[in-house]
Amino acid sequence: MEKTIDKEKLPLCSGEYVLAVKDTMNVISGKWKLPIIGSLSYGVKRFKELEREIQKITPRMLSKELKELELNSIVKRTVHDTTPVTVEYELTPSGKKIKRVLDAMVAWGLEHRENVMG
Amino acid sequence: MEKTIDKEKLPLCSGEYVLAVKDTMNVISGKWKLPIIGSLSYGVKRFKELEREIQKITPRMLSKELKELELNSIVKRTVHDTTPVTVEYELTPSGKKIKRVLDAMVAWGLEHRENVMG
DNA sequence: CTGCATCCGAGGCGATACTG
DNA sequence: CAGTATCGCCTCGGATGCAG
Repeated sequence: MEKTIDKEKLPLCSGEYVLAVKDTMNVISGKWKLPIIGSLSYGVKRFKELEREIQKITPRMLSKELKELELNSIVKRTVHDTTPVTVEYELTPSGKKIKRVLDAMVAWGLEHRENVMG
Repeated sequence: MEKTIDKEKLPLCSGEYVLAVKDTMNVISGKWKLPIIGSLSYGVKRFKELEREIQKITPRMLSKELKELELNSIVKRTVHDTTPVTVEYELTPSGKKIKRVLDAMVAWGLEHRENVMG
């Protein structure tokens, strides 16, 4: 929690709310977080599967983003002691619930596009 | 609409939804968009008022962000022909409705924090 | 007051090659 | 398979100064 985003107060309302928004932004901002969450929303995936499904992502970025998502308790990583090792990634309960935020974003985005474009 | 965010497909679902999410992300991402929207959610404001209320923002960034928000039909800019000129900014109807997205973010953020911290 | 022009550093992200 | 290491670009955002 709290990484690049600073701690200045947004003049929105009470500090708790501002923190909550920042937490959420932290989880969904960046180029690859949402694609990864989206892919994992379909079920457990291995590293290579994610790399294949999320077009154009490099192992470096996939690794980095998964690590951050794990730190923030959005993704759970499981190592299976096979040969060679296999690693599975899945959304935590919290990770799954973020879909509600995405739904709100879709709803607003569609409505806004209609308002603007006519 | 559509600026720095590229047009790759997220493997979330249909293309419309993905576009809608990108539109929304475009409006709320960056360091100052949310603070500005938050401040304007309390009513019409002038440039200098915004600069005072949003701590640490520079005129350069305020100007830049307001311009983008205006381009995306989130903010309406009104010039009053006084001396010296005064300029007022306010949220468009669409801009006001984005509060629903923020609400979803607050709800998830609080719940997530509770889950994680215990 | 309301901005725009310029310069600059930090960090996000991509490309490529390599390891256990 | 599941990552790591290194390099380098490029955009975001801060600082400062100037203009209408």
